[in-house]
Amino acid sequence: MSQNVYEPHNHSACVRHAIQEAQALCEEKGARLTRVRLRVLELIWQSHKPVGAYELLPLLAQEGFNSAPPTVYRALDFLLELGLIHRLSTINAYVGCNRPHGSHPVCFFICNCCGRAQELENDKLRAMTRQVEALLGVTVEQQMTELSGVCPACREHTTPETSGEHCCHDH
Amino acid sequence: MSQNVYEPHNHSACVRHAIQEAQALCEEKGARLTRVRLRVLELIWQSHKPVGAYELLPLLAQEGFNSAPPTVYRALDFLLELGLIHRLSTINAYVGCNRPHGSHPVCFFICNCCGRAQELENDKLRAMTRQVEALLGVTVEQQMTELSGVCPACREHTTPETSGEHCCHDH
DNA sequence: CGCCTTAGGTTATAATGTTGCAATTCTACG
DNA sequence: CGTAGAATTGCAACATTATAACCTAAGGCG
Repeated sequence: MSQNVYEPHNHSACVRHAIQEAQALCEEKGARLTRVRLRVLELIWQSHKPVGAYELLPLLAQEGFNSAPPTVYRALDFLLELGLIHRLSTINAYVGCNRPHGSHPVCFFICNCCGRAQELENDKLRAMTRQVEALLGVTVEQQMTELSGVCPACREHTTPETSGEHCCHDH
Repeated sequence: MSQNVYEPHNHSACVRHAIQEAQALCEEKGARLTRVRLRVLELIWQSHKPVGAYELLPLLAQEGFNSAPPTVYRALDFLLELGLIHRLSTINAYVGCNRPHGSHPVCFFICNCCGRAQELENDKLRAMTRQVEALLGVTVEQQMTELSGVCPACREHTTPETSGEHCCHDH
């Protein structure tokens, strides 16, 4: 884990780092990080809260980009393919990847309260994959684990009287 | 793992067992396993290949049931709530649960070729959850792991010349 | 029965994701 | 340069998945 999104941190450094990594990766792979693609990546990185494809449309429109679904989905597909973002299928939303180097088993914790998602590197996950492969005789090509619950920040801010309400951070 | 869906097995015994378990569970919880709900459960259990909500509509219609989306989704919600089925969010499909006793961490392997899904009990999964909770200080409430790749049956039936094609089992 | 709760019928609509094709832009190569 | 081919984008329509709202029917229970 390179950082903990539930703790205060210098978020603009997060974004800057992500963009630099993306540019380097594209350079390396000869992929074109066009204006729309870059902007979509930036928008996704604006917070650690995964963002839906249709939330991006009006944001792009504001900036004069074409704003029909295919535009966004094509950008998302490009970024997914390079591993610059991940898709969280339990919530149909997209979030930046903080270690975009090749395909890797993906594990996220998603806070049901603030919505922020933390990507995790987990050795148990790899062990599990190997165990499944051995047990079933299968070949695993893709894998995604999505945990959800309450993050420390939300548990702290959720006093008994506000229990059940949303505490809407958006960092 | 109570069985391996990729190996030949007595599938009608699978179904019979699932239905009996469902009836017992509903009895125990005072839940009403109505005709639509029972039929949806049976249809889902007809194969180990997860089925989409909209695939169920025409099947129900054939049998004289009302066949509008809410009918199916209400039945699915009921079955999900009792843990009689699981939703595989990476493929938007529903599949029977072979151990419907309370909420449990869910882990599936889905074959990209034949589509059949195998539910797995995995101790590494529980270890991972505990590790994540300790590492982030979070409380995990739900979790889903979806692996995908090629099952042994499909690898075997996929000779070099048919490579890349589908091998469409539907057991 | 008569009341209440739960389940189901019906219509419409929301949310998410694709297809197909034309127009444009970029890149490589002569 | 300049042009051919590939990649990207614009655009319109459509497909798939899921939910809302409101009403009717059925079952449980005094």
